[in-house]
Amino acid sequence: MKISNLSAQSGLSIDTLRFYEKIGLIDPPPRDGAGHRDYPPEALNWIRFLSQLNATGMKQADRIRYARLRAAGETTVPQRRQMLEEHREVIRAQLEQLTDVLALMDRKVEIYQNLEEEMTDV
Amino acid sequence: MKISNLSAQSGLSIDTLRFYEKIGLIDPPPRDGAGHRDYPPEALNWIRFLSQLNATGMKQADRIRYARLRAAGETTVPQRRQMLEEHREVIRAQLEQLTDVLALMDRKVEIYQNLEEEMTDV
DNA sequence: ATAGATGCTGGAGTACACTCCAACTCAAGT
DNA sequence: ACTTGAGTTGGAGTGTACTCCAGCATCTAT
Repeated sequence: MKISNLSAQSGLSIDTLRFYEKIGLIDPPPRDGAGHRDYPPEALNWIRFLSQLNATGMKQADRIRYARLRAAGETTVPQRRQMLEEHREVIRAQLEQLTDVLALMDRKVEIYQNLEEEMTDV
Repeated sequence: MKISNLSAQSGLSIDTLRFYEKIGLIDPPPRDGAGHRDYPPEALNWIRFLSQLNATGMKQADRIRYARLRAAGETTVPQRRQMLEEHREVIRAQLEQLTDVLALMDRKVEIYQNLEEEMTDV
């Protein structure tokens, strides 16, 4: 899989893919005859998982740490599990806050709707 | 209310409070005899609301826009309502993604637990 | 009246996560 | 042979949101 294809599939820009490789988030893929990156299909799953960690607020440094543990093999499974458990709690906290703020938005929108009705003499 | 107090109550640093004033997120408060900021109690509510918008991913530029609309008085209620409705959709999308990733974390943690049990011959 | 705490300003610096660029190589089509 | 399009490198630049600092003023307690 070429970098343009992986970019399209993953939603990350080509520059970001090379950047992720540089900082150790993605394994350097094999190269084809022209020296171009030729990603194995599994790369996509990993990149999607990274994007999910990113979207849920895991920091680059922690994702790099996770990637290194993963690259180190199955002896790091306990550490990886711990990272995921910790991140799970972060996500739970975010869910709670988002739920609260969503309810607040609902209340505010309603208040504004009532105000608008008064202003237009409905 | 002095800036150190507001900082403690709001969770924002003193520098951040002054920065928010500089970029137009917070109204410049009156000053006491020494030229120190003396915030009205309502400032805290507004700052907490700003923090909630921030925590749910609203950009600085949009928060500034909202703050300006708010400062412009009740004629801007419709625009403010629209902003909140749009942000509400952003929050809903985030909630969905967080829920998905939380489920993924649960699955992964479980997989790792099973792996660990196998490795330790439980 | 002196020390320490708290606050002030303007401006520089930082952290994070990309994003862009110049200058180049390579393969394929006409 | 030559253009086109995709890919390469190393390094510089960007946007967002703070965060820190020097140098100074003022209040409070001893």
